[in-house]
Amino acid sequence: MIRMTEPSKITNHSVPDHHPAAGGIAARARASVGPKYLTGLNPEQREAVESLDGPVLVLAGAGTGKTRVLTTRIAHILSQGRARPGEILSVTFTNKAAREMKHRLGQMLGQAVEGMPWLGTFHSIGGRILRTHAELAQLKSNFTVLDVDDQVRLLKQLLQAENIDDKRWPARMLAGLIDGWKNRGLSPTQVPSGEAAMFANGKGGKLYTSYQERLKILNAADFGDLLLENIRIFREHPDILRQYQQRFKYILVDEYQDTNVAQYLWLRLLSQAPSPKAVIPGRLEEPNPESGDESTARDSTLRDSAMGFDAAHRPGMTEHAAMTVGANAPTKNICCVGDDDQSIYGWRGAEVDNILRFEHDFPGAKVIRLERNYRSTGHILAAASHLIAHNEGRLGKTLRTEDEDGEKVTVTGAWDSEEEARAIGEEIEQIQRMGDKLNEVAILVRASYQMREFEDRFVTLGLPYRVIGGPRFYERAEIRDALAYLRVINSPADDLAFERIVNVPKRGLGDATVQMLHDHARKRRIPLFEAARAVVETDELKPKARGSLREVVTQFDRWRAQREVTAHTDLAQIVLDESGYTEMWQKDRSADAAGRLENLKELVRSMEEFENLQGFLEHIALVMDRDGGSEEDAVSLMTLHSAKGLEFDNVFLPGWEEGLFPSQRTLDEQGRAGLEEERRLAHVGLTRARRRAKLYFATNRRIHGTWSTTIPSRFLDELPAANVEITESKGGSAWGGTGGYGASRFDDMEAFGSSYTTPGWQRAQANRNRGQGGGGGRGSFAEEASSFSSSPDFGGSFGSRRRGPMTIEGELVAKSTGTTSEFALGDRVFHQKFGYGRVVKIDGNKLTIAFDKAGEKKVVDSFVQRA
DNA sequence: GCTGAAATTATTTTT
DNA sequence: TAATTTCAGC
Repeated sequence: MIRMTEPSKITNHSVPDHHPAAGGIAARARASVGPKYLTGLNPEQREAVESLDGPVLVLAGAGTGKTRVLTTRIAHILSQGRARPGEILSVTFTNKAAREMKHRLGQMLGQAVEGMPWLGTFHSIGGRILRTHAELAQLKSNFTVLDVDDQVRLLKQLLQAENIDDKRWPARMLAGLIDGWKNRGLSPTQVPSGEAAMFANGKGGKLYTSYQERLKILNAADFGDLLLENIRIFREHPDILRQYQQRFKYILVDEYQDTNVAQYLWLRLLSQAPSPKAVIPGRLEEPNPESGDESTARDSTLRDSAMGFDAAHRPGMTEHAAMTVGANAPTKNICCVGDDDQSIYGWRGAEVDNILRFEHDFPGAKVIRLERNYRSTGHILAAASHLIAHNEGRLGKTLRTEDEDGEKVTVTGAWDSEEEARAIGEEIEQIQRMGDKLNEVAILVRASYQMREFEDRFVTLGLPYRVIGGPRFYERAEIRDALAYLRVINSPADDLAFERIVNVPKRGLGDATVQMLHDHARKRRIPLFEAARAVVETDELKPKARGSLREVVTQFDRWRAQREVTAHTDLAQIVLDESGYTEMWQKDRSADAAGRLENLKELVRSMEEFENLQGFLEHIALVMDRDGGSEEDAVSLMTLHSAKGLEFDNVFLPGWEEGLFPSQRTLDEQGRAGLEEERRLAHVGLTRARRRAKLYFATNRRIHGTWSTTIPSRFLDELPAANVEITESKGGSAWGGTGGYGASRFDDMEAFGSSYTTPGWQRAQANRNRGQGGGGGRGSFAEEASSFSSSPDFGGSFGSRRRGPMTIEGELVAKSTGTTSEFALGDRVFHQKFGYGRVVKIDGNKLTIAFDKAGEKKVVDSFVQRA
């Protein structure tokens, strides 16, 4: 912990000393010179940093220096003596973003920033506040944070108890509904009755209520509760709210466009000046004199009811509560940074509306636009801007750059997804030959199933890649199992954890036993663990199960005793070993078993950072994210969603086809709003690129196993012709040789509003007819494509204009070095990704291996080792 | 209680 | 298609 009692000491600014109270004047006086940290900011950034009073919205487009503004602003507040580190609330969405801010702040201030206790994610800060006041939410301060899986299992039990068919009404769906309600700040009593009735013939609301009750009994909270319970506590206990309002002199919010209603309410409560001024209950906002706009009516209703302004009529809610939250309390210094054009989490409850309505919600707000982009070249930026301009619901920004135009954005059509992957693979090799690092190459897909094709291709080529995103570290089964053991040790009442591991590894304690324990536990109102302890003393169980269960109980008792005398990391190791859990994975011969054991080690290692088991368990659910990737030079493969906030020199964007991108499902479910969100996703994708953005679409794609012909994405038609170059995929087979596309593709774009008249659609029609002749059964497109492209004649007549002699059939491309492989036919081998297999064919350094689990694959020999 | 075979169902996923 | 999940039979 650093002490920052003397703010001026921690800064580099050129004016020696100042009195905190004179900060405003001093700042103005210094404007021409300025502290060192301000130099290098452009005028808008600087304004965003220096506008300390009142609400500020910084609209920061992609690549405009958003994080820099946020961190510099904090440094500025500190150096001006406006607030001490503990008086600044700074919230992000991800741990990664929080870490990044801490890191950069540390650099700027020249030391570690443990002194910023309130810099963190919404959930970690909400969790922290909730632990402080846990008893007000009928919890103990050591409550468990449940993850989605625990949630669903709990709900499943509730559904069973209610005799609801969980086929017809899946627990997942209910979890989604409850999550949605919580995102909107709705407690069980506040859910609109219509919505509550939708699930299980009217039982939805009741289930939500009993779910909450169960959580309290289990001493657990889900992610939504971390904020929702905060809001409730703030509302019911104005004194507590006031305490926080007084503490937080400045509030900063990152990625404001991604906030949901609950987060908005939470921020709004905290951002009001701590005045106990009473207002008329029943109104969130005082009638706004100059705005009689109807558009806000709907939202006000939503917000009012979410806020609980009907609360005064309900039992248990004091009038006080309703009043302090109220309306026109002067707003404090809140600064929200975001970009409405990068709002891509609407489906998760994010309300773009929050950012669109900022000026309305925070009267007198200053809005600052950051439009100077320091990332991408002219063509890329123009393409992205033009595309996003098709959206209607936006605040409007025009990104500009002083960079050169650079290369045009390319659009390439491929016959099918396999060819798409092949073409991209080759372009990447080309980029590599030109000297670029693979670390500067990313492939961004709309849906994760698109990744497979690339992985297969890269494995064949021997091109190093890494998948970013996917299941998070703490979501992996082995980690959660291990955590469940520790949870049961830490709190014997954690039924969910107990249930998870009673029979992992297998101990012969199946459903019947667990069911029995449940009955027993419910009858006596005791936790499952205690029920188990009691049951082994009876002869209700068969001897075998009884013995196993007794062993489990004894083991846990022993571990709990050991806890007093053993370091928590050692204890964890002991538990994993003695329970047979480690052994279970050691015996497992599947490919990822080794990785799982490695993860378990990593888990134990990571416990060292915490003082004790309790502290570890409290933070693990909130803090633990994916392990930091290796430093190797490798292509990054990820979804568009997980690419937000990243940048690369070269960005490949495959799969720009109607149905896939924009996603049909989003269109069906969200209509125009969905389309706009998809378009924002496209915008995010394009703006990840610094030097090169390359778009692809395939004419044929296999969806759920069956081939279908697709048409190019409407987003392609929305790109400005001047900044885009149409190229042909190697082999040119996408067009079946009609060859008819070139510069004219976008010529008359403006003339046609409908996608049915675009060149893209017309071409697709032509292709479709052709495809039918080929007899479009299963797999036929791929076969057709490869048979075409393996014909030398074909290559000759439609050959690539951009590339040298046609290389056919990717597999053959790898020059057989002549050196014989060190492997022989029939060798048993191991591959990192595919596991164990047998060599069935050797072609130079390329091996064809029949994997036990993954089937037959072609692999470069250096990627496998003898088993 | 466990195992393999049939049935089911397919986005995106910050915490 | 393929991965997951449920179910019937041992």
